[in-house]
Amino acid sequence: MVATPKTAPFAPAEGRGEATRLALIHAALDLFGAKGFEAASTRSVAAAAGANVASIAYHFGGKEGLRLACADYVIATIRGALGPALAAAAAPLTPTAARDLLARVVEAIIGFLVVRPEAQAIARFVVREMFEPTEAFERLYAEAFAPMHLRFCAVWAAATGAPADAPATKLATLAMLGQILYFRVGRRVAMRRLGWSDIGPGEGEAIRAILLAHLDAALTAARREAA
Amino acid sequence: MVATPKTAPFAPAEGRGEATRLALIHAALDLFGAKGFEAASTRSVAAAAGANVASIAYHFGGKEGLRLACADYVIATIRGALGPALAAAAAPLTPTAARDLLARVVEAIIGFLVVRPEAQAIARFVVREMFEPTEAFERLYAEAFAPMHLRFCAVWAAATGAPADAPATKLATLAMLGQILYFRVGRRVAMRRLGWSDIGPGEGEAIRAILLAHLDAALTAARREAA
DNA sequence: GTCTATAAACAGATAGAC
DNA sequence: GTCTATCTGTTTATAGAC
Repeated sequence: MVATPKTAPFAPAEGRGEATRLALIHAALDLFGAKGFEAASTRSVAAAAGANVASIAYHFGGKEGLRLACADYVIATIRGALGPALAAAAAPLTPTAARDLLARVVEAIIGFLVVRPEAQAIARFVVREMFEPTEAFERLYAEAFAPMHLRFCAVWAAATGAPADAPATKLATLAMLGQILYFRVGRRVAMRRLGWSDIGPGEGEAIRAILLAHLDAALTAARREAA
Repeated sequence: MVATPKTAPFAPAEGRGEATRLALIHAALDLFGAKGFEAASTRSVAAAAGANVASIAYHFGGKEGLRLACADYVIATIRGALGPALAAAAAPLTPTAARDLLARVVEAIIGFLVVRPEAQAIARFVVREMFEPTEAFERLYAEAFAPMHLRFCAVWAAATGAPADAPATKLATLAMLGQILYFRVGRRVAMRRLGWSDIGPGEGEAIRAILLAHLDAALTAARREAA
């Protein structure tokens, strides 16, 4: 008979170890984002995950390995949230269909990044990695930001008639993304100025309405420019 | 005869002490922004400023005092850079004059925040304070962000005919600011996607052109909405 | 796989010489 | 006003019991 006496009795094949691993990543994403990578101690991460300090060295080789695991988790999450909406970008599009698709992509980004509370930890982690670039940022750029923005530009080009790799196209799309991102990164200022205590579905709808109007206005301007 | 034997012979009345104080603030703004407040050691700040570790306790009472001094410095810098352009917002404006003034304010923000290299340290410090809000953020909001945005909204209202304190006005102006801020906060991604190695006057001009076009497009949309 | 105990380095604050 | 030296607590990493 083959038994597994060294693992807990109720743990499935990849059960307890994997659960600890995930709990550590979630806790790390939250604490690295909130306090900064170096300021968040491995002890506080382990405590928040309900695990032991030594488990970080065991699962990730050390604190730096945990940071990379967080980056991979972020990449997978972003792809999961935005991949479906951007998948349609591969096929050729009519200007009208491209415009509709852009609106759906913007809505998907707002729905994920601005409204969902879990996105806070991700956004803070990403911004911090941008300020102090490490290998984690390289992965984020190569596997998430660059391919996503490339496809966003392709759809923008189909909607406006401008070339997808023209500087003006890249700048316009980045500016559009900046409008959305602000409501996550600068959320504290925005909420105070608006008298909001939280950004729920209702507030998300108000943001969505403004940003879709701005998208439409920017597209019209870009279309006129490209003609 | 009154001599000052305890100070260096070449130091003017408020000379050396004040110079050390300023050097510490500059170094702290840079290091707090780059590595995070808690990750940047007082030793590294003192070394970067060419001063001694103990000088931080002497001038600011401790590390936390240095953080507040940084916040005050940032407030003064922002007011110095944007105050002149926003001063004209106090007087009543025709729609056309308001539109011109908004363009000038946007240009002033780009000129300061996006193009000037010193703005990097300020932006990183501010974003970090937003993530982990402390007394420093309270000061930044109350003395810089809130009054500046209030005036920006007033000009926006004059340009579009919408009420200055309407949620739509606040959201539209915040989104517009987000577009600009992205080219500082997300600069690393933007530069790579554009193949830029730096954002100098030429690149600043390209950003300016896109953002002014988006401002114009958003204003037209808001004007139509308010009518 | 999880835990305790410990090692070696480093943090911020401060006392006191100059 | 600046500096050296030191105190006290905390950090990450790791060795080894279970």
